[in-house]
Amino acid sequence: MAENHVILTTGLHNRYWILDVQEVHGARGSAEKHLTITASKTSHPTEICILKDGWESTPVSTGDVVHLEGQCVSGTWLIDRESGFLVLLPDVLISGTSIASGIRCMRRAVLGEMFKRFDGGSKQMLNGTIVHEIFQKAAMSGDFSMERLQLLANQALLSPNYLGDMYTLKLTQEDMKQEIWEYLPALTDWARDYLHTSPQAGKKLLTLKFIAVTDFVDIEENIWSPRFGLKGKIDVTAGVRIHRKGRPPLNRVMPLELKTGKESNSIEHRSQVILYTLMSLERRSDAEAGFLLYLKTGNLHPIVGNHMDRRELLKLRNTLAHHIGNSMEKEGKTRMAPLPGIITDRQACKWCPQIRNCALYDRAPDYYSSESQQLLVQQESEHLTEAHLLYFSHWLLLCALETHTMERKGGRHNIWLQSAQEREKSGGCMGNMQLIGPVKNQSDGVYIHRFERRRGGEQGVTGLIVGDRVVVSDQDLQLIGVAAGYVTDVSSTAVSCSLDRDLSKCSSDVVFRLDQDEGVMGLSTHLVNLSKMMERSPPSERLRELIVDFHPPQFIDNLSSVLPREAKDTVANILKGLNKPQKQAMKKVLLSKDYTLIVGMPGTGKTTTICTLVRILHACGFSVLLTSYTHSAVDNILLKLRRFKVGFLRLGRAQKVHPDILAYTEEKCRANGIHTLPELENLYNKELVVATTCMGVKHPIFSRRRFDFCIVDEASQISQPVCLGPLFYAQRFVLVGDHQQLPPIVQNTEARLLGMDESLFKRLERKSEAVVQLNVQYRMNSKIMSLSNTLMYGGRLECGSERTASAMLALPSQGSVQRQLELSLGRPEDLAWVQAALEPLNPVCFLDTTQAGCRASDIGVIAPYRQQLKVISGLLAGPAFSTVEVNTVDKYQGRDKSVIIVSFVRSHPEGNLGELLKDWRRLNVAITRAKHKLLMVGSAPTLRRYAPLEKLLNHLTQESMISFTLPRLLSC
DNA sequence: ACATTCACTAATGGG
Repeated sequence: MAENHVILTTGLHNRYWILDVQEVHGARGSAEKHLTITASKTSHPTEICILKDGWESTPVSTGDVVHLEGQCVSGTWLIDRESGFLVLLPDVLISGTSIASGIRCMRRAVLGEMFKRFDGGSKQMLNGTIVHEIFQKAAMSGDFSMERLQLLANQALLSPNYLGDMYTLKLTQEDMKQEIWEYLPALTDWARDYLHTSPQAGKKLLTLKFIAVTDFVDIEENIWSPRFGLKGKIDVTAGVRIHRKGRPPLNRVMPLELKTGKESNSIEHRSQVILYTLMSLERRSDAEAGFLLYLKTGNLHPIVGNHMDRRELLKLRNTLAHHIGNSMEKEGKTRMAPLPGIITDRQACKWCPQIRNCALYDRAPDYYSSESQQLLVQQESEHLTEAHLLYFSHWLLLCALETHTMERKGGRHNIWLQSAQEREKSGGCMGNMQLIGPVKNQSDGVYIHRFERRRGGEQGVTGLIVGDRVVVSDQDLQLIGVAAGYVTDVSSTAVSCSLDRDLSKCSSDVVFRLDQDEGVMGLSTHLVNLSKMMERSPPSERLRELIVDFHPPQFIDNLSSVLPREAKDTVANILKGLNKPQKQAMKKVLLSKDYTLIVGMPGTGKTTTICTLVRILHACGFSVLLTSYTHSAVDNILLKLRRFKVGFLRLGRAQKVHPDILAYTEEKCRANGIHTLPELENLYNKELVVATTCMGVKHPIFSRRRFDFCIVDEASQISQPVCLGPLFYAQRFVLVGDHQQLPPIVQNTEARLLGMDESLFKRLERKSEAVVQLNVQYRMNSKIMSLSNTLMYGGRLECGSERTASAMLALPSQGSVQRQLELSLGRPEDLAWVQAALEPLNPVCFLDTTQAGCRASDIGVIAPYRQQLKVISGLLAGPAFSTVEVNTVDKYQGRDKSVIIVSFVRSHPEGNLGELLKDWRRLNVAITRAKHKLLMVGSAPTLRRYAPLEKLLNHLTQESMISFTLPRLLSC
């Protein structure tokens, strides 16, 4: 029986489940594979699929999902030399370039899918990208005149993206201009020879046919093909007229692939075109052929892909899909599956961008070694010890496990495997949409569209919110992934979004669906960081010593050598506002040669401390890279920092940045006039302080700039490989966090058990000499603080002042409420929150405090589960409670309120225990958010089954903080 | 047994 997440179907987009694989010998001893397959979850009825003539080598096994092309005659599919295709794991879409790279080295292609490299490329690559753009823009306007091309080239040379690339490659705009200029004549020549709308014109090709391009159907057409398991962007989709001797001319729509490099006409280039003809089948009838256009010479090569070419390329794709889709194997203990072997072609390895990963994989303990003696590959890992390799392989496995779970939950395949209606139920989709009104061309390649729900059909709420990345498709699977972009406005019946292409050409009766794009990034940043850590370079070597080998962090003895004389007074002044542990933290950081860990217990002023630290470092003339995992955490610090005279540059998408910080973003600064490379360099070097998220380290600035210090806030919540990202670019680092609060979220249970939720902060905490604790807090009164002290901090947490310790909730009209309650309830012992006790979800308990004079905005409601929050929010729908914030524990981390009401939800003394409440750290966060009053609601017998809550309840009982003998409600 | 943030991407060419 197929597992739940597997979706099976028949028809054009069929999906079969492999029940059995038999290797048999057919006629004349030739090998065959006979598959027993089914398109039904119940495994009935079954069909047979015979693989022969080379197809039998497809790495297919029981439990795989396949797509079949061809014919099924009385329950039997035949995939042989002449007909039929088998597409293994068809929902793993593989790009045309990936498959082409697999022709020479399959191992490289597999590694390329795992480790997206970011090395900034080369001058030739940048040139290629820019010349492509010039061609494409000229095509869109139908104008290939020299003036037009020069104008487009000049525009491109000023474009922000390319300027960033030039910065990385240390090129000048003049260098680039020269490079590009050389291509322009070939472009005009090509257009003169081939681009004709008149019936007679065209150019004779080697094949003795006249060819003319009559129109440009699409540019950068994006195709996701779940039929063939392919994806790709087609440079140019052209309407072509082929003149034939003695016969009427033939009109076809064909892919045109542009190349700016050598006119190699290589198998890789030709394969790319053949794959594009296959993908095009998702959109239109078979083109059968396409073109390679070499822009260096202007020569056009027709590429015809026959069944054999397509067959061989799809077999290559299947092998690739097999390795990507089965990255791990499980025999008792899970480990990484073997990769394709190492090739013997030294020349190919010499230039391979994956050679380090190739070598790491080969030597990783517990992985399969290729047993190849390839010297070039061996050299790549010589500098690493067993411990380093173990660290790498361990984390690679953890990431693979987690990726597996993430993909199973919400991959892009839901767009074509689930109907819009089904998808809407789980959120993140809006179907039954119609394109309304004109499409506005907002800027270069950004088009504003408005979609409205069609009459009839499902209405209701949408899972989309402003800022979400979305993919646009049609509901009939003709235009899967036709455009992508961001939601700019949303209501229950309409969505506006900025898309990467203009859809106004689509027929007006197309029914669209918008799917939230969870992204295919997976954990690629994690893997790239892990790989970089193994690099043969000084910064990587140093991080390996500190993080993998646990070399003791070093400190200097005396502040005087780091503090510049002229900064002393300023620093002393800044220090004045701090308490003792905070001052110690500052000193420790200044004395550190490697790293410092600042443990910020709840309410101890982490943000203030970081802000002060930055001010001090800035005053000393040190450069600082300020990061955290989330945009909001980064901006929190910046909002404080901007009040002092500390300048900074904020990197990151403006859409995600706090409005008050926008003025400091690169985007804003650039809009104020940056057109030349020197101007950009100046922007990048101007400020001592640069702030971004940990994931933002792909930015060009990091290809060249280095920092004296890197500060990572929320470090205890950041996954280890992500946290590594910014550390490569700084001399020393400071991690700020509290491992007694929430750890990084890991979905895969096995990965979590193997330690994936250990942050770098937690790992390094064992080096106690690097740790400084902020234990003086200004948030909770002493009673509330005592809970957490008992539970997690062993009494180390202290109140910062008598005012904090004794602060109580002020309720101006408490007396009158009390009297009312006495009248209505009669029994004096049932006062105040009795109603709430009987019905935990009843909002009356909030009503009490509101009427008693507490502002709604001072009240926060916390529950561990989203569903619970929806219920509570629903009950609090009235205007009086609109400012009561209802949120999850996770979302409340780092924040506080005067009154906090925690709902523990669960009430089932024998039911299954959820994972969430078992976490000590999540409970610790929940009970340390309140300043003056903490109300907890839950069923004690149920909760006692969770170890952390049992300890909490014991403490509460001891301190007489429980209000009922058969308690439903706990209070302090 | 359900908690969440980040992310523009597939292709750019060189032996």
